[in-house]
Amino acid sequence: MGISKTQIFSPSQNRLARQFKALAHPARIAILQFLSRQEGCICNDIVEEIGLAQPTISQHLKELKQVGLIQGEVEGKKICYCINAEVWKSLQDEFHSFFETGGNSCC
Amino acid sequence: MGISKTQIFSPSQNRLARQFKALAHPARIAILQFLSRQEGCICNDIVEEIGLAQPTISQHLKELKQVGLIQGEVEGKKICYCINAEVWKSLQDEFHSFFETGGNSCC
DNA sequence: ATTTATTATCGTAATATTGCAATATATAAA
DNA sequence: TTTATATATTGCAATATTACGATAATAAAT
Repeated sequence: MGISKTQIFSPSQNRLARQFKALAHPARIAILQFLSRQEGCICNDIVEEIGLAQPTISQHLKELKQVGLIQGEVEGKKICYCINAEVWKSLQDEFHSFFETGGNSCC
Repeated sequence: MGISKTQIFSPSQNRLARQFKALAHPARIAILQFLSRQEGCICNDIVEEIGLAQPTISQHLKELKQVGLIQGEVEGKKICYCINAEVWKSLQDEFHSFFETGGNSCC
């Protein structure tokens, strides 16, 4: 992102930005939509569905994990990635309140 | 962002990601919140409120303009930046439907 | 124990973002 | 017309992101 002067913003502003950033890539949108459709959750299914190299997908999964939107469960040598419904809901709530609170303007 | 293979994703996925990205920086969150509070809309007010250099703010305003979230109206030698309520609402709707449609998972 | 399959990590190239100083542009005021 | 003020643009340094090949790590199967 280049350096970002996080210290001059409120924790809430930084948190919101971080959450939006987690969704700011089409691959991560696609991954979440795929998991939501429940057509598969195994890492390899995701790799095949999205069409990016396995290490790239692994990196995107890591970013989604870092904001808590998904979690991985080991199933033998495979890993099932699942959406964390509570985090999903809490993002939805935070985004909703951001949009509800704002949007007014002068002209 | 580094190169992004936009061509392998759907227009809707790319659009969603682009919209999320517009909000993926605390300065842009702060700008939108400031405009929403209607304490000021003049570019210089924003610069003073946020506490980043004028060229930096100008750049962030440009990004918000590019997704249509704000628009600038010339007032003499000043410029009043206003939130575009329709675009605001349409983002809200798109995000809402993204979260409503998704969030299910296997485990 | 070796092989195979699955996922993660490392290293790196290409590109994008962030931030600012310097400068250009534009408009109003003197 | 000159000056002052407000905003945009340019150029650049520092850092982050995206993508992938190579490789490591893990666990099942042989």
